Amino acid sequence: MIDPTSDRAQYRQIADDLRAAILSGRLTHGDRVPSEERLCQEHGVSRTTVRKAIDVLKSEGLVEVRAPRGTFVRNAPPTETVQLRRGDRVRTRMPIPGERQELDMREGVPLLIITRTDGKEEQYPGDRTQAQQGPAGK
Amino acid sequence: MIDPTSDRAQYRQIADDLRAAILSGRLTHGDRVPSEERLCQEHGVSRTTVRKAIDVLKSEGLVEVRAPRGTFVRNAPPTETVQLRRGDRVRTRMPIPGERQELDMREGVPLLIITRTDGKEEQYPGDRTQAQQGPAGK
DNA sequence: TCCCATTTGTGCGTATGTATC
DNA sequence: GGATACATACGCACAAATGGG
Repeated sequence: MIDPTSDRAQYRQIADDLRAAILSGRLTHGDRVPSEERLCQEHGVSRTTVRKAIDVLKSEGLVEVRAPRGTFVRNAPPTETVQLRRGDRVRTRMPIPGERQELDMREGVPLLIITRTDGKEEQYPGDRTQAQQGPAGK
Repeated sequence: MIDPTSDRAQYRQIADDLRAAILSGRLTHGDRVPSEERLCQEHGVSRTTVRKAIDVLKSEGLVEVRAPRGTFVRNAPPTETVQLRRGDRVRTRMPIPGERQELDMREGVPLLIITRTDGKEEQYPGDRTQAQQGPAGK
């Protein structure tokens, strides 16, 4: 139950609840989050408040909203591995909309950026990709 | 000027404008973005709409809101470099609020996560940190 | 094809709180 | 204390897409 008198904003409390459900495994990858209308009733708040809570989870990459189907849990580790070579640099930042579309990324997913020693840059979706310096040996 | 009849939502158009100003260098790191009230007047929209636009830029890590001082441009490359060793893996994801606070990160900034070959994980703020496999030679 | 219910997207207005200057 | 500016939260309305009958 959320507490309207708490210092913590109601939408943050709702986000906390849902996040805990996801991280604990009570809600898993692909599960549907209750509809906004449903969450309004459950928590006794306005739709504005519920939507802010969902926004929080979106920006954390924990849910994907597929309008008007619903909101679904997104929680899976990277599956692809990109090889690093000596001197390559790796950094991260959020994509701008153009980059998001280009790489078919959802909201709340950061870019993994590799700068090769020749200066060329490669960008990967952070939810599907990890980088690794060739496993000992090579 | 934004177009209310466009397919692109007004708040997205406003976000596009501000983003373009930032990426072009017309607004640079530390600059103050016009106040919400000001943006309402400039674009002839409600505060709700302006705030959604700012939310977009926040989630892209392009601005930092310091209430109630104003909204400021945040646009600087990583300054710290963490050394990678053979076999280390690098990935990224958005932090949850606890992690954000722990590492003193702003909204819209992803985590840079390094998994060492012994399984230990290290987390760094993505806006200040890059990883590099020892520059050729080592 | 069409209608309808559901669900999310966008946008308006309003009100109040709180921190900064 | 007052002015400014962002934060939170309410309500309402309509649009658009989806899925089912």
